[in-house]
Amino acid sequence: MSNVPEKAKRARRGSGAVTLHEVAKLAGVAPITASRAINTPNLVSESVLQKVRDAVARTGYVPNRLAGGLASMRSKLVAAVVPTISGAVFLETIQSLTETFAQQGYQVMLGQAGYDGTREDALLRAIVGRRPDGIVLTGILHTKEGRKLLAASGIPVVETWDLTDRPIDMLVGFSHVEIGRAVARFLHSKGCRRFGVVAANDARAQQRAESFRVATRALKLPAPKIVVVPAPTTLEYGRDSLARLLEKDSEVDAVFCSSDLLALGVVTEARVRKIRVPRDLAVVGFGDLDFAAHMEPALTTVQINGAAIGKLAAQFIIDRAEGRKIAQRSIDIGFTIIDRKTT
Amino acid sequence: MSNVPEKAKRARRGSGAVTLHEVAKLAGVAPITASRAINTPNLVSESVLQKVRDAVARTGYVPNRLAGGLASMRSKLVAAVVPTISGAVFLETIQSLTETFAQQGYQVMLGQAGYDGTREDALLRAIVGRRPDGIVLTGILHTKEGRKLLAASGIPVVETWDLTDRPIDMLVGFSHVEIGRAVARFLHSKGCRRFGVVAANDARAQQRAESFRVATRALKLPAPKIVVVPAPTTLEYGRDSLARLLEKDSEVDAVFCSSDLLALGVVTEARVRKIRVPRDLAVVGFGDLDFAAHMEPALTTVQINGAAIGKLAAQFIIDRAEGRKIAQRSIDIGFTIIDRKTT
DNA sequence: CGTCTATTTGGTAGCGCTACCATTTTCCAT
DNA sequence: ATGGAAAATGGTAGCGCTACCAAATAGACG
Repeated sequence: MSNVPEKAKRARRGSGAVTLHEVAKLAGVAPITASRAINTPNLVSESVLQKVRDAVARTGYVPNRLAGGLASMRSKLVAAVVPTISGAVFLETIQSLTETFAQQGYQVMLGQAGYDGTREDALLRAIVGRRPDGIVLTGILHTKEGRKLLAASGIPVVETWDLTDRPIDMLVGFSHVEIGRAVARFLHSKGCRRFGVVAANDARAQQRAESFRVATRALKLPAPKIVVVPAPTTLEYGRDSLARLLEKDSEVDAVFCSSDLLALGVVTEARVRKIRVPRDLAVVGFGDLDFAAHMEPALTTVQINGAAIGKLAAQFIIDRAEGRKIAQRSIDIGFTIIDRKTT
Repeated sequence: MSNVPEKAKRARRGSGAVTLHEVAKLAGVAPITASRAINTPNLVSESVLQKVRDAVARTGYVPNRLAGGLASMRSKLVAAVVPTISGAVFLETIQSLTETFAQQGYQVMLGQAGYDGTREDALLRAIVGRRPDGIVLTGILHTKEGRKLLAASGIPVVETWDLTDRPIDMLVGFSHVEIGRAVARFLHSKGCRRFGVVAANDARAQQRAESFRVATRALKLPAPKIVVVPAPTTLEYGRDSLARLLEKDSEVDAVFCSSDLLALGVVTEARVRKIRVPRDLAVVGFGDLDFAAHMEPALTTVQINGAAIGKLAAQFIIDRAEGRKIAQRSIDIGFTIIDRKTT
């Protein structure tokens, strides 16, 4: 008897997880029909829908989105990049970003680039390799290399928390220069004349500080004393900074801090030193984090609508993914100085 | 002349991105060799390595990890689930988790489940669908449904921030019951007798509060007054809570708060009310966030090594992914009461 | 110089899913 | 009935990569 050598069944790879094929077989339909029942149920008859849903429930099928993404070119994954999540300012943005995306079935992948940018390129490569449907950059200074990578990838990108003339793609931000100027004028209007600045050494905080300095000159005031601290900021840095500021100028009468946490530190240190806030020293923060309004005294600060940034950024990317036209690819959401009790 | 109908080239789908094939062609090697040059360079000759590296650089090739993951069954993606990133306690864990994974080439996908657990199942399905190499659950109460889903998926799971008798898979946590008891004894040893508790309505905070209550009874003290606030906690809730606590018992002499932020609020409110801390009122926080040591007065609190949790959890998953044996699948990292100036 | 082993390279066949097209069925209007 | 459009279903061929095996080449040794 001639023995036709059957092609030996090679050891299957497979993950062992339930696949669409098995669901389809159980439901008695073709795989592609099962796929439709799951992804575009209104293209499928009621009876098939029932059968497939039933089969899904019985098998505990969870679609493999790696495979789906590969086939459809849409991963339903979005990457968000922050310097670090420890810097509480971005949390609100991330939060609303995540929520807005989740509602549309997108998952957010969070990357931390660090403030120094050394990990940035590696992170971006890892992200681009996952072929996300969009990338949200939050308060990031990009290297040339990184910009090129993103531009070449063709993935929709939204930059946030800053304004620039030539965004990579889309933009939701506000002007740090405007803020520096506005705070200087605000403090001047309150009668303060000898300014101090406590700023983290990240690019945007430095931009606000510099603009603040320029504005004081325009107001014919002495140059502000500036103390720079590492990012991310802490309460401790705030306390130290007031000490250092007082060494430079013991009669400083107003301090502009690059974060609310620094401001809390400054206020705390002032209290310990029996410096009355605001009578002897006015303090302005940045971020309007949730504790700002409830500190004692309540903190005057620059409010940024972080949630709005997240929502708009998400909307940009979703619109692009759904193939909708973007009318305006750059949004300035502005800021508000909230005048509380420390000024 | 007979015209053999050539199979019409159907419209290609493709993303337009550079593929491994193109890199291989440019380098003059087979695709699989190019793959090896990139992923396992020590299996490839120096000359081939050079050529492929060159081709990668010239084309700007970024490997498609969806495809790679599908083929290799290893996505190099890890999911982390937190109730919400606004609750600052988990940040340190997430941070160290992300870093540890990043060093090994893994990317972290962050999911927010919310404190109420309604989104939890949907989130878990979205996560499992991406076939991550591991899932880290941080401070999460899982539904039965969710547990089943995770168990069935076969994906390594690490639960953190809590101890349980029957973990889904692996565990890195500490005992909330122990903490409640330890804090009660600690305050007792400081001479405090009339206790108050301010606890967020999340399961673990409630556990600490309950255990605290039980411990006071064992110490023959009056039952503590308990105020419950919504999670995540804020400074504002802390201030309100002290007010509510004083209504219940104007002579309360110690408060155990379920977060440092609440404690800061309590301390702030006490100051406003001219209640001296610690003389009139002792305050204990939880978390030892970075501001705790630098508040005025410095906060006595329960320190949890969040970074260690993240690192160990990551190590668990990496070990599992690399096929190493896990000696011990459950780790209690303990806690420390840091005795500062509020007690 | 041939044999044997180690190293390097290549071919094939999927991973699990969906785009695209083709076919079948349903349901009207005529 | 009957043609024709719409709705529902199916088949095929990849998406871009890697596991697995096979083949070729280089090195080792008597």
